[in-house]
Amino acid sequence: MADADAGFRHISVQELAAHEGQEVILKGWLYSKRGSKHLLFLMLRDGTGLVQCVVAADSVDVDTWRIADEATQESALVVTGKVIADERQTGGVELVVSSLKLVGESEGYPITPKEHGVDFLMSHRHLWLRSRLPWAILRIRNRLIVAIHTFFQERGFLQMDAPILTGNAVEGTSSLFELDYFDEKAYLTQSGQLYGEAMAMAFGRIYTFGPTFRAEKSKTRRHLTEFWMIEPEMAFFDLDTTLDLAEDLLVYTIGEVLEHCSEELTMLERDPARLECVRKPFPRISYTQAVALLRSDETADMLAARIQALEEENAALSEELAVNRNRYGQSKKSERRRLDAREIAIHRRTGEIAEALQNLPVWKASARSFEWGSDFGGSDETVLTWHFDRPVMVHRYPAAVKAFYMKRDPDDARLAMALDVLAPEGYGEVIGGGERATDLAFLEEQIAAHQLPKEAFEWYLDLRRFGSVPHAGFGLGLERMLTWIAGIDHVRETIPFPRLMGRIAP
RNA sequence: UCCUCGGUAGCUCAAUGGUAGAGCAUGCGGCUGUUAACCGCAGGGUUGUAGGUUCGAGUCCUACCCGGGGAGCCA
Repeated sequence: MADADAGFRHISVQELAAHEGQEVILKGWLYSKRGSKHLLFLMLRDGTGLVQCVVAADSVDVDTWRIADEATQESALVVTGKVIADERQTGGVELVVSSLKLVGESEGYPITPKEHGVDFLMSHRHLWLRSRLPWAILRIRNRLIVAIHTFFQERGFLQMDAPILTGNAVEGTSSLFELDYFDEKAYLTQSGQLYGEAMAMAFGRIYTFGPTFRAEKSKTRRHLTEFWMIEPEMAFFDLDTTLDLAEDLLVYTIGEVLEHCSEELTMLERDPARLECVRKPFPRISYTQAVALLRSDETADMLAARIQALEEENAALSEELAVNRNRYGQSKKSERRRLDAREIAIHRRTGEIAEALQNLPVWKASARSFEWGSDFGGSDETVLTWHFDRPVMVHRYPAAVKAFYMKRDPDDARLAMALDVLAPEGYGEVIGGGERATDLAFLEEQIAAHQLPKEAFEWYLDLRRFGSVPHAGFGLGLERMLTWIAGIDHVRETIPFPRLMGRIAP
């Protein structure tokens, strides 16, 4: 590609270290600026990374100095300069600028390097994407997607695209987005699974990777109305081989993230040790065992200890706050700023603690009195995961809480051969699936029992009429998994433009 | 749908029912190695909306609007 700005091409920040000692061209945006009267430090952002560009008044022409001096946050710049090693910089190099060119002005950029609230950031998501944390998270997302495809492709799985528009409501219309399809009702897909089963009978092993829509009015840190799901479906797989696959998938993809995204994890202050312990074997417990664990003294003691630890932390923070306020009056300005920042941090943490202290006793009571037969609530899953340092796989759920197409446990007709994988640290369900029913008569009964329109499932029942085989699969929520990997507290930051209840823009 | 917390300067937050403030951002001035740079000065407000109580409301009451996260449901 010809470059109008110079006789040689521009390179990316990522490539800088390989060009040490050379004159190069960078193109990007001004992330932040510091400096004094005759020396400016421009942090340049180009999408691949950040680098400090040093502009000295006595070694550049007047125009370049003026551009550097007047450049505002997010101005687009072409920077020419020499790459030099500087161990104080995060990338190990900085650029000594020889000339600057302004490509695009930027007046009054709303997102400052300081703190912002959630609502403000969400309303400016189109610009927020340029900031460091979204950068780190979405780069991990990309790595995770590549790793998932690689994992399945290397194991002989065929990627398939399930339809996004569907005609039949599988699991109740309340959670489906309805739309008009040439005067017929249609819905946005909730799952590609039934189509995946058809493809598995044609290709053996397949996986879908596509968007999924849920119209549930859920305003929590775990819910999006539009999210991406990976759904493998395998002919001749049973519950155990499917658990093996889920385990291998998580171990492989997290290994890839650890190998390729250490810089991103560091930016997110995510301790890699939390991910390094995701190794085989994952604990596998039955639903019945999980219920016993929830109701156990062990769980009650663990939760009591958590409550006590939070109360102690709360007391310590209150004390620190009082001490800081006493010191405030006699402090210098710089010290006051530090105290202000600390006070905000303490406020935030005490808010979190207050919320946890409100929730934990409720969760404790809920776990203690959990009745066999009901499905786990969000809090029950969270409590279960606190017992393990890696994902825990729960299998054989009461059939009543699972979908109609689940195979029954041959040893206990009350149970479905279902599986859930719960991520550690309270992140909860990232995978849900199981072995599918293979018997035509059983499925017909189930469809009737669930009061589903049989006509709509005739094509699905054909899969049992013509060479029905044992098969299984599961759904992996990409954003939930990424929330866990990144160690962040809300799923909305794991997708470029999150769709949430009450928020459809930008 | 229910529960709960919140809405004060462009942003993040203070303010016993009694003169609406700070930091950042912005503008101006100072500073040749800064890492959220620092130092000084300045401008910036219909306290979400509509009522009510009161000598007096950001603060108390009622309704509504908007947002946070929790329940239900789920990945």
